Amino acid sequence: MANSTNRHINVSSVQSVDRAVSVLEILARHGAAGVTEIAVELGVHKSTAFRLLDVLENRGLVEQAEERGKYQLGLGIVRLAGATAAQLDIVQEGQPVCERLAEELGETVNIAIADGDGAVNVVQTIGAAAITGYNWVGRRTPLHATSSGKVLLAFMPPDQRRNLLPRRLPRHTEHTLTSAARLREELVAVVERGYATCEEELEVGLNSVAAPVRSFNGSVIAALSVSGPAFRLTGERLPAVAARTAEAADEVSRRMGFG
Amino acid sequence: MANSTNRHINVSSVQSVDRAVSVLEILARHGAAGVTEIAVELGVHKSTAFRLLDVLENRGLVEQAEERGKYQLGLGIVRLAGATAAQLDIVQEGQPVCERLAEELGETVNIAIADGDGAVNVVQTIGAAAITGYNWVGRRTPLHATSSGKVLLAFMPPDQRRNLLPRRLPRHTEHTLTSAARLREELVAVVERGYATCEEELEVGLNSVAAPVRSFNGSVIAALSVSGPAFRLTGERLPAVAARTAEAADEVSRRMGFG
DNA sequence: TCCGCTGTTGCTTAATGCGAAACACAATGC
DNA sequence: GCATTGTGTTTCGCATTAAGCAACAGCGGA
Repeated sequence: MANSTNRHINVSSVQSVDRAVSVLEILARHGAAGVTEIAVELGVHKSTAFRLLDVLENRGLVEQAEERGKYQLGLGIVRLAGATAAQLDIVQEGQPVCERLAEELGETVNIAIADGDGAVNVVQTIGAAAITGYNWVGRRTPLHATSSGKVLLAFMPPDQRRNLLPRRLPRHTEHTLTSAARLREELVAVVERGYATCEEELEVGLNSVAAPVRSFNGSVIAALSVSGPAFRLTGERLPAVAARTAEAADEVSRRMGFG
Repeated sequence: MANSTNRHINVSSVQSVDRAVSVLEILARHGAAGVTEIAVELGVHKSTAFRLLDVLENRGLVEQAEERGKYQLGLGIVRLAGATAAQLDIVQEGQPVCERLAEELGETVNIAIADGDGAVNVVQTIGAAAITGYNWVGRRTPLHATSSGKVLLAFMPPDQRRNLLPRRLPRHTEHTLTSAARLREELVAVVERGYATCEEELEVGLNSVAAPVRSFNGSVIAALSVSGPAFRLTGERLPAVAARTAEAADEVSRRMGFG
């Protein structure tokens, strides 16, 4: 090793590459930086930093900014990320988390995404305690009468939400919120709390809780929900279950690159 | 050099890093790959490929897939891209292209993005021939009565578009398309041709052409438009101008990571 | 059980990538 | 005007480093 200071136990074998990645991270943090600046931060010689930047530039991961001698992250990174995002599927990332939660709670866990004026379940795992094994995957549910839907509505851009909510909302049970104004009030609370609940508003005897799943850019892309029979998933149990639901949703968000 | 075959003139100095980038690109192409597969494609020994993957994995740029022994691009890439995207501003990338086009055509060139039920101009350069130096930047324009707006509508997800188009559209001049049905027909043509036109539909005596700007993932994120007085930017000149407009828009798209 | 296939890990060697110093080019100060 | 100090860039010789080999370890299927 060149200099004495071997910071944190260096497990990685290929130092060159390791440093190159550091260069990328430095650029990500600083936005743009010069050779010398990077060399100092890496603790290596200018020439070393330069060579690294040179390779990264030739490969398009880094490019020179307007100002001569300033480097910044390049399009190559974006292109790579495009390929990553494709396989960074909510289904793939969410499935294992849902399974764990379903096992822990014994209830059914779903992940739903917004699709026009409805929500579509794209992941479902059925907990051990679930009586009926009804398959909700692919099923469209109304946004105003489900906990997932409320989450999606609550974190939606206002413009978009406005277009999705007619003044009177279709009734499904006698608990369904049918007034847009009334629903809007609840959505404010949903953002506040970080989760939504639904008590027999879609089907009699069916309760649920949902929390938002975020993408790497912070936008809410899905809702993770736990649902079960009202007699077991009682109103008073909901807050406690909501906490676990939110944790799971955060875990999926992390896997999607958020935070 | 290890083996005799030094493929293409290797300018890059740090081979390790160069190969590491190749690994990333291979993973981007294949989606997921094993050590051996990558080693073969790189033309190096298994152990070499493994060590490269090891570093990249430790730094989060690569992660192991479900199936043991399969590697894929990781969240680190997405995080880096997030930092890139921040500075990958449409304004920054679009400005120089617009300036060139404005100089070439002598007309005013704008880039607009969708914002709810309107379009907002975020870049503007005024051509030499432009009489009036009116500033449109930040100004909101109706989607149905501008060429930019038509482009944005035309390439928008159908659900979203439906919510933005009431049956009757506000009239601005006697050429304004006020029927949603009629507009929809035109939008089909816009997608077909790859550009939209607008002849005195917003203001009398003002014509324009617009083409879509795409982001790295292919989605249309903005519209680049050329506008000028009807007596100079005549209806018959529009197709020719449209071609140049589309080229410029493509150039911006490329800068945003598309293609 | 064996074989073939993975990915993983020491070890040895020389190729590689490193650091020092020299160079080129700009911008600043005197 | 020139010198000075700051960039980024290039060259070159030395020894660190990373490649290749080969043996090991898991796994799955024949």
